[in-house]
Amino acid sequence: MTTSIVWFRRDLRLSGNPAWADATANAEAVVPLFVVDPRLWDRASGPRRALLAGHLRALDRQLAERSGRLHVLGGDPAEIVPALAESTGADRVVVNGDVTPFARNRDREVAGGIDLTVHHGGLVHPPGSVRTADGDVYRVFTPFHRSWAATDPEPWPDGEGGASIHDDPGTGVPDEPEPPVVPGEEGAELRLGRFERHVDAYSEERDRPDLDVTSRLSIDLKWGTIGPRQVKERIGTATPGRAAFVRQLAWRDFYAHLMWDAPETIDRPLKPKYEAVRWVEDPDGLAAWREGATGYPLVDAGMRQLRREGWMHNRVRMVAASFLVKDLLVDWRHGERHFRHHLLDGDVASNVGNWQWVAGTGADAAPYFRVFNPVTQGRKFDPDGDYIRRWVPELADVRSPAIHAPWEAASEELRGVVLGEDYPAPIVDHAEARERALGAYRDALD
DNA sequence: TTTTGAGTTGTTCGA
DNA sequence: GTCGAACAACTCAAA
Repeated sequence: MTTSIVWFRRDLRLSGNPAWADATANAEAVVPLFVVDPRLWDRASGPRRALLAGHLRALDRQLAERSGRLHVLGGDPAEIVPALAESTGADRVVVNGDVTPFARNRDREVAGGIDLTVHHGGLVHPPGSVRTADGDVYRVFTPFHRSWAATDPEPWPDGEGGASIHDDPGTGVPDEPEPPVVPGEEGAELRLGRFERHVDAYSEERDRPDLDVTSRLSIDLKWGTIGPRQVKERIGTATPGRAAFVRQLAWRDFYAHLMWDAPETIDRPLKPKYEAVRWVEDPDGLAAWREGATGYPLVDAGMRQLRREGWMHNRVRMVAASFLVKDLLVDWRHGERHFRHHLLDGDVASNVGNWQWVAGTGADAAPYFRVFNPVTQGRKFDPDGDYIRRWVPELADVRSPAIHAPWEAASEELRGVVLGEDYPAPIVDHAEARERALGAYRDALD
């Protein structure tokens, strides 16, 4: 009897999962496995753990409907996976790969002990497959996107074969509080269904954090409770809103391709000349940023939403990231780490790529002189101040536009809010901070 | 082979 | 109030 292990990592679904399809079609028996790796688990935020545990329980329930169970084992995969293969008589392990240096090292170690097949169900196109005419990795998004959209998806195993599924509950799913969002494929379907009501207006509304009309599918794509090909198929490109949304999926692939080709960019600027930027050591500024106490309401609203919800609207991510890097001149790696830790959708390749974009150090980066003005951004994209009001209740009675720059407001507009007591005074002057940042970047490039 | 045009997300300044 | 220019430098593809 042939037996395969399907080792789930961040592909916590059965449908549209090439590793699952491959194993169930080509072996007589399948052992579904998740390894709780302390190197990841011990560092994860509470909400991230709760979400992962919820996903695992959901996956286990799906497997139970097929008369099997998810084996959940804690420890080092390089020991656990070959040992489980030995004890179950499995001769093959099937997975979906990931592009981070950590994941690639881990998989290399495991592959030393057993036959490992790697699919790429977490991306539309496998990493490294979309290349320029010269065979180079794309460093500009638009040509990447053109090529990405024109490439036929590589065929991969689909559906579910008839293999029997091992029934051994192992050590069980870690006991965690209720997950912060509805977990599992069911949760992904719920979010996709909800988003389908907004997708046609996506081009017009996507930048409005006050409207809450984005998909939040980044969380599902991170954990693989839905795959990007499934999302792409469902949404299609029939309207400008749909095309704009599918284009966002290409960004995930773009940054994954980049990390695959240049893994060192996980903590090094893609453009080496930016190594010379002299970042500022500013523990107080960094702490104020993390806590949402910078005195800039849009930044603070976003940073508080991140801590409370494990999520932040994309427009606000850019503004908050720009504030740390440009206004405080703090090294982007500090911000990247904080986001990655708290975001339920925290994906290394996308997070690093986007932080490098903001910092101007990355591929197709924002020019360094493009500095977001947190007040202008607030007035433009949160016109009534509703988003700020939701997350910064101290300012709940302040009307727009005063709410976007309370330090400029007349005292009667502040409705009794005392700056520096009820809500922080701005920790930097944006105009001065902007000049300082431009100077620091110019110095680095000289 | 060389040249040329275009390229996610912005702001400020001066006319 | 609106508009265009300036703010760099490089990648990619088409001509």
